[in-house]
Amino acid sequence: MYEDLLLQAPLFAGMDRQTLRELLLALRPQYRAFGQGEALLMAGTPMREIGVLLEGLAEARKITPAGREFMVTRMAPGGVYGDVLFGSDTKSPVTIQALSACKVMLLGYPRFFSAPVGATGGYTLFLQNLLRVISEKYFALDARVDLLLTHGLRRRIADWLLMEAKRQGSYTFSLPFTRAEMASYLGCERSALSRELSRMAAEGLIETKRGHFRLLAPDALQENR
Amino acid sequence: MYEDLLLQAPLFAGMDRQTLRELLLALRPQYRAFGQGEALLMAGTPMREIGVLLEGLAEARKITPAGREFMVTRMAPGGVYGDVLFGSDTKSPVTIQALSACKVMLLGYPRFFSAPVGATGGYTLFLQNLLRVISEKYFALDARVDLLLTHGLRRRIADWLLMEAKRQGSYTFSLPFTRAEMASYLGCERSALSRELSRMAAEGLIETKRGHFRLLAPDALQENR
DNA sequence: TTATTTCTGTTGCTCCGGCAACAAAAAGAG
DNA sequence: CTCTTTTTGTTGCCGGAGCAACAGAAATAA
Repeated sequence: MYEDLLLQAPLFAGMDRQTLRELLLALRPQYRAFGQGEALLMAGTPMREIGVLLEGLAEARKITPAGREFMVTRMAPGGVYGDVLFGSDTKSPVTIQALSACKVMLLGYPRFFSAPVGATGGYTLFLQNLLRVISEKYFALDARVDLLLTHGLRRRIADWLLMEAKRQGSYTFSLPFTRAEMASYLGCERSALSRELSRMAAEGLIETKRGHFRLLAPDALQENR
Repeated sequence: MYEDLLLQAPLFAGMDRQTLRELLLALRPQYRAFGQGEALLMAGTPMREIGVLLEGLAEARKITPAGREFMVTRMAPGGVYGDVLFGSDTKSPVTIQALSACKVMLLGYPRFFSAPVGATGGYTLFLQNLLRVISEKYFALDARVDLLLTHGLRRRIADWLLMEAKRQGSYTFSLPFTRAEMASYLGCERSALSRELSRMAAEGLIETKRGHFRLLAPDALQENR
């Protein structure tokens, strides 16, 4: 079960059904269910396996040493967690909480590195995919650092909007976040974000309503840097 | 050659000499030399291999879309680069430049995932180490994001100093960076950093001279949050 | 529907920190 | 050694953005 989902998931991308089956046989996954609000992974816990979300929505949240709590990522079925963690003995800096009832597949750490004899093809692809997944998370963080280093709220917001437009392949796009969440991602004050977005709208650079954005003058936004 | 160095390097940690030899035989590394100032890796280039620095010092630099250039990491022999990159088809966001004449070992991408038959023990350990190296880079970035999200220059600096003290295991420590580089890491103005450090020194919280720091009242620094 | 809660926009006050400019100190070159 | 370059500390100015408070809009619950 869940084969169709997994074949689409980044960890198993590029596999055919037969390969996936063999691989899963070799990896011997465990399955677990979590009720709404339960923690798939608690901050401060080490992780000895990789989790793949099969059903439900989950959210990674982080509490800074200063005590502020904010959201890191949201995960839909197919999403992977614990991947960065499991290689090191680091404890998780985030708590992952089920926004709705969740089912997950856990791939135990020890089996990862002992190349299973029967499933070498899928195993190779799996490792490649794993590396790719981790890389993507790394570059996502890296892009965020770039944003945070960008001085001037105007430019920061502009860069961010342009990035999102590029990522979604359209100057009209939506984001599943509240203003407060956007602000915390951008490292600014919610009111400041609203203020600046309003200004940009007033100048005819963008249109925005809640999570919906339309970039009217992308070139002008570029210039602002 | 370089066996002693490699046995200490994070990628080959935990191996015995014999295992390392077998592994290297299987991975068929290439060796290259770079003169001072040459680029080991140009920004915008994809990477199809992992590089291990054998001799010399190198520095990773990044140019933000806004045009500002700043340092990302410095590497000593044993350091690894291209590791995050090689899994994805992403192009490098950084340029790595030889600060002095360098020699590197390049481990070609294709050989990574075809588990060599003769060297399975070392191969397993190698993959684990690779994951660990990547994880560490990820968490380093993550910690930096935390810093950048910390509002109030005072707290940001305090957190940073405490992190460094912890990392180096002493309240007296040194950093091989100029004030300008520290400032760009912290995402603030050099003058602002100097100003704040001066204040903290005046209040008896720290002593500092150039790259040397001594935290006199770590608990007070903690409180400042 | 109505009631309640969350989300969003707005605005004034205040001040932190960016910017610029300069002098002293240290490092490096010749 | 002297001369030059880089690094550092310092200080004044002022603008951007944090903070707080409130009202209207939208979503959710009952």
